[in-house]
Amino acid sequence: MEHFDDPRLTAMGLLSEAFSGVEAKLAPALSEEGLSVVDFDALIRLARSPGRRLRMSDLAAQTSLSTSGITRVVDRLERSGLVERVACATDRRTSYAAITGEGVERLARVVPRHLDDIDRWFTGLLSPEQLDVFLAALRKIRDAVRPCATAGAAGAGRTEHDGPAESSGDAH
Amino acid sequence: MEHFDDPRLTAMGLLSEAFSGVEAKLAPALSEEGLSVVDFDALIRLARSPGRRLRMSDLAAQTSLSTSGITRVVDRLERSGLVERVACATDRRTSYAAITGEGVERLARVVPRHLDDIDRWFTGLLSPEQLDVFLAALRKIRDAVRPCATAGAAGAGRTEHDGPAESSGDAH
DNA sequence: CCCAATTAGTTGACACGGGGATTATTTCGC
DNA sequence: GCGAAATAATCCCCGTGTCAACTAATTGGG
Repeated sequence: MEHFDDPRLTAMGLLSEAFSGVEAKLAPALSEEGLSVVDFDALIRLARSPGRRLRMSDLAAQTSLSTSGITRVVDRLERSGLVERVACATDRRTSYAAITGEGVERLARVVPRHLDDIDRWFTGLLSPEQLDVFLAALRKIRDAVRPCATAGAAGAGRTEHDGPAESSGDAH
Repeated sequence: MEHFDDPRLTAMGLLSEAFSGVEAKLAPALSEEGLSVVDFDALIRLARSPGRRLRMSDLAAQTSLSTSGITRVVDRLERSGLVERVACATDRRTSYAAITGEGVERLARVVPRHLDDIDRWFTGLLSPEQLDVFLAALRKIRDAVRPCATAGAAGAGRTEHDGPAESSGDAH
């Protein structure tokens, strides 16, 4: 008599299980290089940003952490020497988080295995056509649900295309 | 010159952003009824389980929390009167978490709005065909990545079909 | 039978992240 | 220009979840 088995619940459960499951598969490889999933996410977003740096708030928006959360993440990464804070010349309130050379090296060391893992546990499981539809769907959802996850990626000259900075946000 | 913009990274970023974004959209409605996302997940899995109860470890496996994590969740839910611990007659080590009448009522009060939200921010954004492919892909990934998220759902008489208990796990 | 190994659940210490208050700086209305 | 409002980042407090250690109960090999 209860309606606790609605297909929408099933869909949501599937999404949640798939995501957290994949993430759990990816974590160990990162962890071996001393990075958490969050660390990696922050680092790679910095590495792909113009000037290899982002304002704290923009990094927060991109990683969907709170600004206080990102303060702590950058604290840790700075302590490890992978990131440094850089003062902004024109606005003394803001500081940039900039990935260091060491940070880039660390990324370079982790990425190959990480890509491999993503392929093994996610993209490689789907046929190319299936993957296309899947990603289009994700993009549709992402755009609906995170209108402003793009902070800091834009700036002069950014055009409307699916370029390198895609996952850190399309211009909108 | 750096390869930090691989399509696999993009795909993973998309998955992560979409999921966490959707979850963020769902949380407020649950929160209004005093439930966190985790609380809701635990309650609904109990509600759909045979006898409306699960062993602590099985609930942990289904929710992908650690057993110690589930201890605390059930502590909270029990304090709120939505769940109760029931001793197992045949094995004095195990205890069941059983959803109470009050718990079911609470669920019933939240679910309609919750389903609405899922539809608004997820399933409703996709065309029926797109949704089909999307869910099939999720299922494929989920099965690869969480071979044993099924604990407690099986038992005698469960057949291989996409029935009500789907998201809490297929027999495998 | 009985002791070692396994299994279920809880507990303590800790790391992590969110929310709100706080400080410093900038912007804007007037 | 100046004071009020907005914005950037940080800090404190707290809830949440993990890992490791622990307790209790069960199972299995000799």
